[in-house]
Amino acid sequence: MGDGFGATDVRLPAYARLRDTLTARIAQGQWTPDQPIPSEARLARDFDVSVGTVRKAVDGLVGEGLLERRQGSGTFVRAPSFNATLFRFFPMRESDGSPLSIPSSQMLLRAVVTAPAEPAEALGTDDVIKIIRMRSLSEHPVLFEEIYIPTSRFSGFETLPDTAFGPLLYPLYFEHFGVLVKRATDEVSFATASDRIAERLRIQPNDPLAVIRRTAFDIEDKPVEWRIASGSAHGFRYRSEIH
Amino acid sequence: MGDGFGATDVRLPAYARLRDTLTARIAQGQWTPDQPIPSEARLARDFDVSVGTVRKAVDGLVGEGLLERRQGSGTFVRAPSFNATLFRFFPMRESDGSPLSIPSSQMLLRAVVTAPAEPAEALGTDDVIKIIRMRSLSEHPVLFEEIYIPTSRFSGFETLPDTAFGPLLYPLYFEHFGVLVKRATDEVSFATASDRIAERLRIQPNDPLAVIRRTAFDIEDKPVEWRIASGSAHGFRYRSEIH
DNA sequence: TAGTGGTCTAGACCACCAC
DNA sequence: TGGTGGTCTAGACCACTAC
Repeated sequence: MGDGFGATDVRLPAYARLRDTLTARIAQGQWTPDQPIPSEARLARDFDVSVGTVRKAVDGLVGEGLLERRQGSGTFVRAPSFNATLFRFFPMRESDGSPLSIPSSQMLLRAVVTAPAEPAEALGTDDVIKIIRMRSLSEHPVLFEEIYIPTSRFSGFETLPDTAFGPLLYPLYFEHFGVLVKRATDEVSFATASDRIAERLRIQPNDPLAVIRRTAFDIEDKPVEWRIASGSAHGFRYRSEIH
Repeated sequence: MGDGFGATDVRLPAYARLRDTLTARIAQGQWTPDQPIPSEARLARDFDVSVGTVRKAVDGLVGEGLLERRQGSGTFVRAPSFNATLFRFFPMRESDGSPLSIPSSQMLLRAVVTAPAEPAEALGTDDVIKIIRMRSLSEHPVLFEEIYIPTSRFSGFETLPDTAFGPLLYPLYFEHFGVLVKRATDEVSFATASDRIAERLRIQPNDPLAVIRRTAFDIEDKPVEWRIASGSAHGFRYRSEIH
């Protein structure tokens, strides 16, 4: 104790402990994206390490996308950048080439339930909140989503006022529950539409369906959300980068 | 000139120039994965920079996956790690749970052609070699592939002896043409099988088809391959990581 | 034990940005 | 102009690996 790092593993190198400490502060919302975090020289003094060590810690967080350097201005917390990832699934323009309007979300259900097998396994608990959403582009329904989040991390989610919800959930997870989604794994597969989903998507039963299962993880790599999204296979397209 | 860096932009920082020089040597196959590259201290002497600068250059290449550090042993060129990425598309086990045998490839065509619109646009040229392959698991055909590579990078590919080909193309690209695939973008969509493809895949015409379009890039981020792969949508599953 | 990468320091000067 | 990050140096000591 008394080393300024807080509850980090003393066996770790100084830069790793500082990185974890900074991560915790970012996750707690201690710094906001519009203000620079303390300068490297300041952090070096505060934590009693050299500037080089601060740089190495900050480098790691910049690499993870949590921080952003602006030469001459300072280092800033990056606003969660998951904004554009959900509608990667579908064409961004109409068939006539005109750009689509902004996607919208309609929440159909929020309830505390016992999770089915798949989300329970992914999340490591069956004590969850279930969310059902319809997502639309230009008034046209394109995605039907079932989302499961652990009550342990999202206590009170089901009673949030409707006005708290925008089109995206991840910013809300962060602002209301301090849960920062850092990475996710997607699995794309093929199925045919059930009567219930066909009706929601305004397609025919047994029409071809694209299905995306996603597990999302927080900055500590703990699973915080499992979702399954279905949309018509026609016009569906999923982009991904391989390194 | 005379600074030991070769033809790198003198306006770049020293670590970036060193990184580019090392990249070129790796791409030329000057170092092999079984031998360590020169030590950091040695590189610092050779290029007349400090060890810290060498570390920053090497850090970048380790981050890109081109190099690998082994404490106490040295820093090594990483063997291209695309080996496992191609058959991510399909289940790795039979429906009874038993693991599948090793995937195999059958080359059906190699020819110099004028590229169709899609590959021509992706590659920036219509002067290409076309390859058609069938890929199978346990004697069962699962993927039909059309591949286009620019003749400018793969001169003589169409006349390579059949014995030069293993199940994977990327190692061959590297060994015979010095082309190292570093990243790729995939696009997954769904379609229905044409008569020709249905016959190859032993499914019915108009059966649902999963289609993956891939553009692969080398270490200098130039497109070096475009391919379109089709397989039955049933049992198809595509995994991807989002960061 | 010698050599390697891993960590860390305490400076230096430069380029950029806001005031 | 002052403060920020960007680059770079020349060391130090430690942990690990191979011989």
